[in-house]
Amino acid sequence: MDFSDDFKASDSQSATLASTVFERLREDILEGHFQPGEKLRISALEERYEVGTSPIREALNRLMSISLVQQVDRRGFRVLSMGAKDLVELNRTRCWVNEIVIRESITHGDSVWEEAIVLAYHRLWRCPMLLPDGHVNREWELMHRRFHASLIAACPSRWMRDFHEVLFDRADWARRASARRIDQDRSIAEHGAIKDAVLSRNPVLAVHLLNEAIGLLDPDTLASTPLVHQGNVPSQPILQQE
Amino acid sequence: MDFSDDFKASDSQSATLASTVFERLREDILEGHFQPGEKLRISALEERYEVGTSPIREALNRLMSISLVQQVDRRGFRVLSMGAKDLVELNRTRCWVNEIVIRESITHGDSVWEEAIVLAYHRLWRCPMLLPDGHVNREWELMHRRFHASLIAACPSRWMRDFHEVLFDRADWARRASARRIDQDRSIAEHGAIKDAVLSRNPVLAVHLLNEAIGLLDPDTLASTPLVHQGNVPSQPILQQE
DNA sequence: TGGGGTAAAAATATCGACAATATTTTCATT
DNA sequence: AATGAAAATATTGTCGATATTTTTACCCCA
Repeated sequence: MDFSDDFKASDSQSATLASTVFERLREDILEGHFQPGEKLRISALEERYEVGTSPIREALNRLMSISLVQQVDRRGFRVLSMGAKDLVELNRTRCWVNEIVIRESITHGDSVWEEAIVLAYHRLWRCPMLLPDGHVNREWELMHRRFHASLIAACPSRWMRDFHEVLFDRADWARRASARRIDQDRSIAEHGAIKDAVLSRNPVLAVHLLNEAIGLLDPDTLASTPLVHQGNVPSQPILQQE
Repeated sequence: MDFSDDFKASDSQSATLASTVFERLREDILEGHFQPGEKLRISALEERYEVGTSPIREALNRLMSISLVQQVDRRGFRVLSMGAKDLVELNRTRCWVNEIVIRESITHGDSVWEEAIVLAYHRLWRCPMLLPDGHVNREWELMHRRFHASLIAACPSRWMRDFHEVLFDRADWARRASARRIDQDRSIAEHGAIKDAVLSRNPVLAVHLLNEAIGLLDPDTLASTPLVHQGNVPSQPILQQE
């Protein structure tokens, strides 16, 4: 699963019902239509998406791949819940993955990659974060996703890119669930700084800014969760110390 | 998905057919009964596992979670194939994940964790790697899995532990597919050294030994794939350099 | 009032059949 | 003989019904 699957759903020709439901259900969960921990009754979903049991079950099984739903045998499916501790672990994990994936991307990125970042940033910058009615702009969230995807697109490890995507989506969902709002101007500034750091091939600064955006450096969590690798990773990691 | 699910399958009471087929199919793929890239025909699987369409499809969908099978809409399921490039990426990824997960585990591990490692190592050490008939001992592979799981058990990030497990299984599968055999004595020595490094809380040595075991340091691959983070990660990763 | 067990209701898991779609084979044409 | 269209075959994807299990509701009795 990579970011390009934003388009898969629109291929109404070749897409199966299961794939369509998978996409819609994922959107709905990420959008907050279902509460964390909420039970997902098959019959209710059949009605909502107007398909039979098979596509629903198939979609639910696939959603387990990206850890959005949980299943217990003979006890059905639930939206994954998330406590405060889970959130801390998620953030710490994101920091590690970010670090690796950004470093790799910066190392391997070529000029095509750079241009894609510039473009993705422009689109994000141009897009208003809030709609006139005060709701979060769905389009902005897509552009946000795409921008972050563009940053790490040059990381050669598909494993890591996919993992990063799953974590990103999950964190976005958690933020939305907590109804935390972001300041538009500050967001633009932050993303611009990240873009510049990456384009100037400064992994240290880029990672720092990303982690800051993640919220790990917020005063509350900072005390309990030390920075990634801080003081632990030597320059020559193999057999030089101790 | 964590390592404890070795037991799930035996709960014949509460286990569904889908879960049972999932376990068996996973075993069969990892064991090499199906070739990489091989097409998995639903009807053939129905016959093999003596169940209907639904549990088979459900199991296949779940296997996508752990990247063992691939699906294309209306074109069915295939066992994931793996080229040489994929293998290199897998190994590099494993190194990164190992580093994080081992460091975390060593940092957070208590005496219960230590004792579990000692026990797991003893069981691995006691178990013959090859059966009298020359085939690889299924039991040994389980103990091997368990030993490596015990090393990282104290890593508090479930995300990372699960990811590590997926990568571990995949690498094991690749090794088996390439029909590469391991020398028993050398294996014992290597695992003993890893155990000692972890128990003496020496992350640098432990990571080095693990990466060596992964094969990243083999002469062939070493040339093309630099060591993890080598020279890239400063001791103070945030804002100190550049 | 409250606890335990039983029956009814609801929900999940599975099956077998059918429809939609890919793949292969056949066959005519150049 | 090679190419391409069209029928034949095989396979996937979906549905509606059924069996099995869990959950809920209820009643009886202490």
